Amino acid sequence: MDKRQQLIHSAFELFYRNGIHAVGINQILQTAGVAKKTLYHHFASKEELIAAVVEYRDEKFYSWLASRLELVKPGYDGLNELFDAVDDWINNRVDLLSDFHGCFFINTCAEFNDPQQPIYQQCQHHKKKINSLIERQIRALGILEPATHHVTDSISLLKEGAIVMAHVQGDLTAANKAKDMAWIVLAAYLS
Amino acid sequence: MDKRQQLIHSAFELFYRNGIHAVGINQILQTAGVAKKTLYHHFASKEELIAAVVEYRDEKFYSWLASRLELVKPGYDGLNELFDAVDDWINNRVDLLSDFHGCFFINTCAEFNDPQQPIYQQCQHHKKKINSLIERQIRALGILEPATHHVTDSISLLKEGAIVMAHVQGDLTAANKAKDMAWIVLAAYLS
DNA sequence: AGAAGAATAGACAGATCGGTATACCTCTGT
DNA sequence: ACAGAGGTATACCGATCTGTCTATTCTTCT
Repeated sequence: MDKRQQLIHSAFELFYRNGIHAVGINQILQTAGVAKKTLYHHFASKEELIAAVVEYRDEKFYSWLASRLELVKPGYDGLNELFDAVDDWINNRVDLLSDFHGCFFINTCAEFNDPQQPIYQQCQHHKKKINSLIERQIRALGILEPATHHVTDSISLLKEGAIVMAHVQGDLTAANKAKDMAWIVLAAYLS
Repeated sequence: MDKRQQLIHSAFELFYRNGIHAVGINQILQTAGVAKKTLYHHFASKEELIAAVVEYRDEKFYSWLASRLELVKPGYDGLNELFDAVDDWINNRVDLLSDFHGCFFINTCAEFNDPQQPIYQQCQHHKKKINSLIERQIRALGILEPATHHVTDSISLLKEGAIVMAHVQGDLTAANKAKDMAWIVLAAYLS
């Protein structure tokens, strides 16, 4: 078991549940069962650890969603799978992603509330990657090319809305509502 | 000028821009131009100040939105106004609300990531109040009663999605996209 | 006039923060 | 066999955190 990975994993769990600024380094060390010297052997600063944690979550979440979408045909099936996946996540049916506490990237942007900051930009980059997964589904539907980006953003908006509704307002059916709306909206574009 | 209000105002501006945990009391005192003793005369702790700041923003935001909705007829006009208001907010055309840095309540839930916490519940309560404004519009549309709550949640989801898209992904047209989707979805319920 | 309340500046306490330093241990590769 | 990398535990540093305390001034009410 790699100590570096252990630190990232423990840090993520604590950050995700309590927020980044509310978690101190000593707490991470205690949880991970790792000495302070070891942390600073792998990372130059807390900031670097945070960056590594964001990257870790990016890879984990993206590869999870991508692999789920690969199980079905792009387009109709893919979009259903997208919202089903979010529904599973919200309702804690995905062990891999830890207990649902909202979107880690939205949460992190809320704490590092400045688009100039590298960590904020990492979060934006993650969202762009997720958007590209959605865009692939939209293209497969045969939507007119000039509308592709607009429709992709609209589906992304529904997905983000579902996550926030589930997190802040506790609506565990939000992903289903978003899915229903997605098909109503898409029908208008496909007619 | 009331010192208590001055503290709340300065604290809000700092919290909204930098996150709550990232802002120290001394920073608030310096910005507000107030002595430490005065702060602890009005508030028992930082926690109490935070609660007062959330309440302050709740009142300010709610009354702003409510008053905008009162200018138009409930129903069709009201829903258009809702998304126009969010669009104005996102694009910094509302001086009253300070520079857009996402939804303060979503951001705060991200930092106090536990539904048991009073501050988290204050944020949930704010969202319920906003939902009631939306529900009034939905009822005026003449939607079948059993669907009212479901449709209200759906519109709320679109609104939250727009805010997050604007904040995290920098899509300043998100509110317009949400408005378009709202009418497509509502048309399906009204037919 | 004089008491009370609200404000000031700033020293101070105790805890915790991120980060460094010291001294020692345990593997592993050549 | 032994050098070096990676690890442990822990003391320590200076800074900063929330919150308390002292001593003094300003304002306001009766």
